[in-house]
Amino acid sequence: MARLSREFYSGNTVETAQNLLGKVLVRQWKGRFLAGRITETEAYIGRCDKACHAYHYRRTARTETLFLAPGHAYIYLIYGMYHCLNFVTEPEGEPAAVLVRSVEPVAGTEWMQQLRYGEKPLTAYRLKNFLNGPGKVCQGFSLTRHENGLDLTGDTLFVCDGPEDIGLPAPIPAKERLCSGPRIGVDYAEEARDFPWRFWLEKEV
DNA sequence: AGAACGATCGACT
DNA sequence: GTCGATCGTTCTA
Repeated sequence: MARLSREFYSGNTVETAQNLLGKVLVRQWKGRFLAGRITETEAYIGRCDKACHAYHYRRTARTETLFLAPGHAYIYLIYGMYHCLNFVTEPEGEPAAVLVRSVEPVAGTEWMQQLRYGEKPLTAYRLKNFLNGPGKVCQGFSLTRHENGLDLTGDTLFVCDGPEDIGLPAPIPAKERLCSGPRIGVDYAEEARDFPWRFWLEKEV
């Protein structure tokens, strides 16, 4: 199964965050594929970024994952009830990662809906807000800190170029524009709050 | 041991 | 737009 290699994750984090847009996140779960197209990301770089958990190479039990080789999953609990999925980037020892903020469903949609909403009815509001947030992505893909440290070159969680790579029809290409702006929820991070390290795809009119 | 806080979400006004 | 939920992580002592 074609998937992005460790080299893909090993370079500059800001570039990798942009390169991940449009790629497909795949999770093998209970013998099924859950998949979604990545549409929003953020870059975090320990070397120079006060918003990064591993700012200035800070090592704690939690940030150990960020010091792994590129191409591992960094998943942590936030606000006591949600999780955030990141991909470790840069050469090993440079703590940095790309946060996955939003995806569009590609495969396993009904299972992801079950994981998100259980038996609650699918309203228009819920469909519109299905996987458009980091906590929602983790809920829909059944990712918790139990999956922290997973190797993205393995079989259970990985990223590929497109739906074709998991045996699905190629999508009809849509006109989309790459946008960037400040990251969400990092107002405490002094000068780093303004870094334009959030990237997303926007449909062209 | 205790306190403060957070890379969020959904309910509600 | 506001606000509470909820608990692991981190820091202070």
